[in-house]
Amino acid sequence: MPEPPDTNPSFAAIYSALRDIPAGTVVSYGELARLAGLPGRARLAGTALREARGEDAPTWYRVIRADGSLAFPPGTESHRRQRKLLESEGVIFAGNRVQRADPVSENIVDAALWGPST
DNA sequence: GCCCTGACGTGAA
DNA sequence: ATTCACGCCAGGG
Repeated sequence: MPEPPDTNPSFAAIYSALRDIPAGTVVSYGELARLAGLPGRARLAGTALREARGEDAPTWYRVIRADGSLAFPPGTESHRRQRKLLESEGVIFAGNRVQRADPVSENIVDAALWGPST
């Protein structure tokens, strides 16, 4: 019997942190890793989501790159799927990037938050 | 065990 | 805004 990926404590921590991300909120891989108690291990967060089963990371789509772009290349099926899921939760896109809440900008919705805490 | 790849991030050129 | 070089470390061959 092969063991599931979440037998690794690090992976489990990442999945757990991911479940704490509220709907309509996006975090970067680095943020997710930091929330999981693994600062500097952004890449590990990516690996965890890559290896994740649907049950481990039901909200995988709320994780994006630090620069606001999606990990999947634009035009791919995965990219479109993730974008659609995010937009259905109120996340605003500007081109291929997630638009952050901007104080000086116009009527931007407050649904596009990044890090839950500071 | 060695080597390369990679759902990443940051700083410099 | 874009490209490059590094640092990081788990997986797969």
